[in-house]
Amino acid sequence: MEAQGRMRVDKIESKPAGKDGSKPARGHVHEHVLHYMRRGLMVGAFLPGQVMSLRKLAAGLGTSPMPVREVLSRLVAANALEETKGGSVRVPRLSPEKLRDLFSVREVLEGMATELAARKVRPELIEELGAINKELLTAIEKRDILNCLSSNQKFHFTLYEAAGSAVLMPLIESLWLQFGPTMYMSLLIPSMPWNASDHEHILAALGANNPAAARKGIVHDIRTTGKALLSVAGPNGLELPFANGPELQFDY
Amino acid sequence: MEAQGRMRVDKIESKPAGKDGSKPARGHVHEHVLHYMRRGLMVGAFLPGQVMSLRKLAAGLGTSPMPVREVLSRLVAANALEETKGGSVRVPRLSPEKLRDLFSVREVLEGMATELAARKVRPELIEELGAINKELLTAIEKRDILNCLSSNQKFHFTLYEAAGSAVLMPLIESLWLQFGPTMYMSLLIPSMPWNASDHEHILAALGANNPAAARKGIVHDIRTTGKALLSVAGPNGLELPFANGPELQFDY
DNA sequence: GATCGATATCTGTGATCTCATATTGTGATC
DNA sequence: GATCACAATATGAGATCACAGATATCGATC
Repeated sequence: MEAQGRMRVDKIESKPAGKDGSKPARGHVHEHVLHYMRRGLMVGAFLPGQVMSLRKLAAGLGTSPMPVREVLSRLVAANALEETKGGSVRVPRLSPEKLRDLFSVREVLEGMATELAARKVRPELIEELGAINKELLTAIEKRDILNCLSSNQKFHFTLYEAAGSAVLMPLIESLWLQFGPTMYMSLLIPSMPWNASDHEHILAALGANNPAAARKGIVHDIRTTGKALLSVAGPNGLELPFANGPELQFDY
Repeated sequence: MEAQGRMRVDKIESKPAGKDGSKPARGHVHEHVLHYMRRGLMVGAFLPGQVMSLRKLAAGLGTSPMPVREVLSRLVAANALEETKGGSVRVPRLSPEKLRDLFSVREVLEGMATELAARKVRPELIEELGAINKELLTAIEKRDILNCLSSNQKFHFTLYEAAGSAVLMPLIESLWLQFGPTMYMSLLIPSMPWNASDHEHILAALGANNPAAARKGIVHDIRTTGKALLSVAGPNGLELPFANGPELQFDY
């Protein structure tokens, strides 16, 4: 009865031969896909308005549509993606109102996380944040958009992580996933101001054991970013003349 | 529409049909399952610590495991469920710390939503909230736990909905899904104080066009509920002597 | 009688298949 | 030449299957 169940093995071996060829990892496929998608959203690989095809994504990642379905489902639940009437999912195009909403909530939530973190600050945290900020500064100097985003995110998230709230973190992550794609596009605009002065103030406040000041610093950082994003966002969300390519990218 | 959810026997034959006039509804199965699960979590059909079996749930709902997988996946993403080491999912058992966290964030988020709603309050909203509160009062008088929860939830969510923030709502819903099961269990405890005086204050504040007072009212309401929940929660989360039945319920 | 090991069952995961529908492309008609 | 209709295609949804790991069960041995 299990005689014909054998051909399945051959198919599995022939499948991943598409690219790297070494990823049979059982039970970790959807995890891989999830990381890919999250990073893709944060890093600008997916543009606002872009529709994600289940089969194309799966083919590009060298797996079946199934793990992709699960991941997309989760991202929709986290409001990082939205579903069209046809059931497809796409990267949301943020209206100015929603962008404003998003950043208002960011101020509150991340302000809270910062204050909590500041209350239980330890020297190691300040040290770590200082190192990350150094990376950010060099990335800014080099105009390295990818590392700017990456370092900035790392700074914020290590700070929030120090708050030690298992409730706060997922909510904040959800927010970041929502404005991630738009954030990336905004950095492509030359007029976008980039500096990390707020981060310095936050570090100083942490060192001075002043939670309120740390919160003020984060709120100011967020508000500044929000204003900059809004200034370049059109009525239908951020639109770049060269951002009309709906092609999926798989190499990043 | 729930007429066919009972016939566990007929569900096997339900594949080709759609003639029995119930719900073969294409593309809405997972939606149905989602509503079922959400309501189940809020209404106490699922107990903290209970593990959800994919196949059993699917069988109980008369569908294939597929839609259930998608729904569970989303609920895990919303932190309403957590996954065990084996990949199964279960209703989280909230530790006192997490419960405290949860309610701190509730105060901030729902306080914000309340203030926003109060700023753009219209007479219809006050009227609607008043009617809902009446339902709640009668439910309290009757000691009708189910309607207490339902009316209370309706009160809060119509209020927050009036804030008009597409960002805030999903976050608040996520929080409610997280403490929903624990909330239900807490109401089973006789010493649980139940009154809607805060709601009255909120209504008054809304009528007086006083957003700050409305926020104070909601925060007090949340804080009171949180304290009550914590007072009955053991070190391993809320534990009731009669709540050890891991049996799945499908009829509610 | 208790403990350890082998087996049988149950679990989620990933792949494949079918189908209804949405989308698109093409052609014919006005 | 534009528009509408029809067909070809593509897409997601749901069901089913096959596999691997975890769990529980039962038997044998000490």
